[in-house]
Amino acid sequence: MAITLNDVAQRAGVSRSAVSRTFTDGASVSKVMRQKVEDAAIELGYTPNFLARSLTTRSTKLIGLVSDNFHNPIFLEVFDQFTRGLQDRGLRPLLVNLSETDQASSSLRMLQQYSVDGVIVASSTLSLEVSEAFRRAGIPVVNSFGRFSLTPKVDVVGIDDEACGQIAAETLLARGYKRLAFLGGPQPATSTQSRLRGFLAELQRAGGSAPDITFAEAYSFEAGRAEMQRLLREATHAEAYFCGDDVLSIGALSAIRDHGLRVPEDIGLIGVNDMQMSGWQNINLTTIAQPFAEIIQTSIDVIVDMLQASMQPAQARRLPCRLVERGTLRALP
Amino acid sequence: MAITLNDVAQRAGVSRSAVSRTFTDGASVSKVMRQKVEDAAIELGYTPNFLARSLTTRSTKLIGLVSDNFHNPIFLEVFDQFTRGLQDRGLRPLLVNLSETDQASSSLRMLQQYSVDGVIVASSTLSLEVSEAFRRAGIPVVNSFGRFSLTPKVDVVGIDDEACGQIAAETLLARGYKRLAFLGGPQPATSTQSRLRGFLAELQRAGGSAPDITFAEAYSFEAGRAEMQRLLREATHAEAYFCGDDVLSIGALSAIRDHGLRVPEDIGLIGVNDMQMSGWQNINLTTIAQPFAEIIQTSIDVIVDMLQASMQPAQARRLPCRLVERGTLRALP
DNA sequence: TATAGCTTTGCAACCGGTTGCAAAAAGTTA
DNA sequence: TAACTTTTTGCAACCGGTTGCAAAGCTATA
Repeated sequence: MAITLNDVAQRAGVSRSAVSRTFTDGASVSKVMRQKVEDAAIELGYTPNFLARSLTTRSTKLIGLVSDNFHNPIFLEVFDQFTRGLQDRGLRPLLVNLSETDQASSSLRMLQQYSVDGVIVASSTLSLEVSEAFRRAGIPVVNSFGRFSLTPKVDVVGIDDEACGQIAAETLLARGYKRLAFLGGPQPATSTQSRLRGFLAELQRAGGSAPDITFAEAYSFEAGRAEMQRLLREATHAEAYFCGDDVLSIGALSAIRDHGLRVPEDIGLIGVNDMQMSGWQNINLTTIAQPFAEIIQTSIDVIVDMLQASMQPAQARRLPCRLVERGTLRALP
Repeated sequence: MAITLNDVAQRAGVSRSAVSRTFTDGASVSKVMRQKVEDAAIELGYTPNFLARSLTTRSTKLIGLVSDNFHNPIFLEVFDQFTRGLQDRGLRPLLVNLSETDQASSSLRMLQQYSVDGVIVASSTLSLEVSEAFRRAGIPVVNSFGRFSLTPKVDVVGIDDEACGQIAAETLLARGYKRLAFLGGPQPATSTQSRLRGFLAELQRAGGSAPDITFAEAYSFEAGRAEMQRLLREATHAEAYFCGDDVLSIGALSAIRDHGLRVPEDIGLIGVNDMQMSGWQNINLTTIAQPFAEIIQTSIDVIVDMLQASMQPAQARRLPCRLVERGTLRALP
């Protein structure tokens, strides 16, 4: 049975309040009192019960970390950074796996039952509705990797998907590629649509010709490979592809090589994300990096601010992407 | 402000106990009473506070999920399965990232403060001391992916590393490879040592010649690549390598190809883990699969059992590995 | 030394629940 | 209908803490 406040109070011969105050910073305790209590606490091996405390303080330091993205390897890095960032601020991530579709609403209830102080929804594919439900319930929430909006209903931190598409177009055009194509992620995903929009806008602005447009079934190796195989079976393929993300690109890359074509000599490829693997020498993918660290850091900052202040109007933040040059596009002329 | 038991009791015109009983299964409540309470609860949107409840029931359903492995892509699959498995049993994973070395002891305190019901230490590299500390503190703990021992101090669920080395040796010998080598993970890791032992034992038994033995710096692509590059610069390389794990193998693979050699024609390669990526067609690694799903399922079963029963003697469980044939070893003669 | 002002301390109520116990209500049996 | 069971209900104490309030203890000032 665990040691409680009472045990310590008794041992030290002081009141329960005194013990409580010793472990609450900012409370008024004299030197000698603190000494007595700390001695007794150490002697008994006492640690305050955070959950009992939360009952009156109304703060559990628990943050729901909700995601549905347990297959894209970049998310391991994402979890790594989130957990560290939260830990550094004394917050604790309660992990929720929303891969199975039905659990979206029950997860709200569950996180309410655990009185989480806030929720981070880390996903670019999860419906906005999920985040909104938390906000409606009065729980501070931020949607990391969510889509930008001028009139957001919840706080969002993500990249500028249109700018991302624009960078891709600029990059390909600058390297003299003429016949371009867009190989997007799942068509319904809003990120895909925004990237496409930015891509098309820049092509038009620069006077490039209209690209071929297709979509893979998912953000996965197999989907990228399958879609590229399909494309290669067609009469003529494009000169360069802007792919929805890195995993997709790597799938496409494998299809191209299997088909006996060379990258970047025969076909150019540019992805999005800059996951660790993209830098491996046997892949060496040219890609547009998402500022993961900044997105995560900002998300945590936003949540922490919300914990202190009362609810503010939602805000959407866009962080800039940047080109990472590797070996799947030919060099600048 | 959230709705409490009191609000519901008042609204329904019944006692607090009545409300509590309606939401506690196994408690005695009449049909009409239950109806009244449930109506009021729904009307007000009440959800019981799990943490307040835990104060008297002494069960939080919180499970500490402790790991230091946030870089090896297989661990995303591991987290996926753990979170789902725990969720399915009504348990909640409190994620702890132990990558930074200093936090090992403070994490025990923290998980105590949150009164977790149990802890899963998911790591093959974390010191046994970490798990033992939990057990000493009276917290049910299981070390997933830990090393087998005949006299374990904590419950362990993992693979049979020696058998794994044995399978590797059998597989290579059966395919007629003569000059074999062991390219292990970090030398101090106990898993590496056990696999090596099993590998050597089987070679000896079968009358094979002694292999070259080297170790990579880490279980990472770069480390595998660097070590293989070093080996290839030497006068003669081996005919086939048993690598510490798949990431390492993929690194080695890239070094071999860059060196102008072909796999499996010039050099054979076999890994351990069977991570998703190993099945990608551009990698297509022959490897020894760890039974992830079973290890995770068993770990959860073990923890769940421990929650019910009082503390039992620790037990170490070994689950069998199996060969997954792909394209980095030549075919059987 | 008396008085005012500040700090420290303990009491008791409270946070949102659960639960043993005894009284009340309902159901059985004769 | 009375006596006896069984079920349902509310009371009050408790889980492990926090905190407003007033009394007690100090220190400083006149």
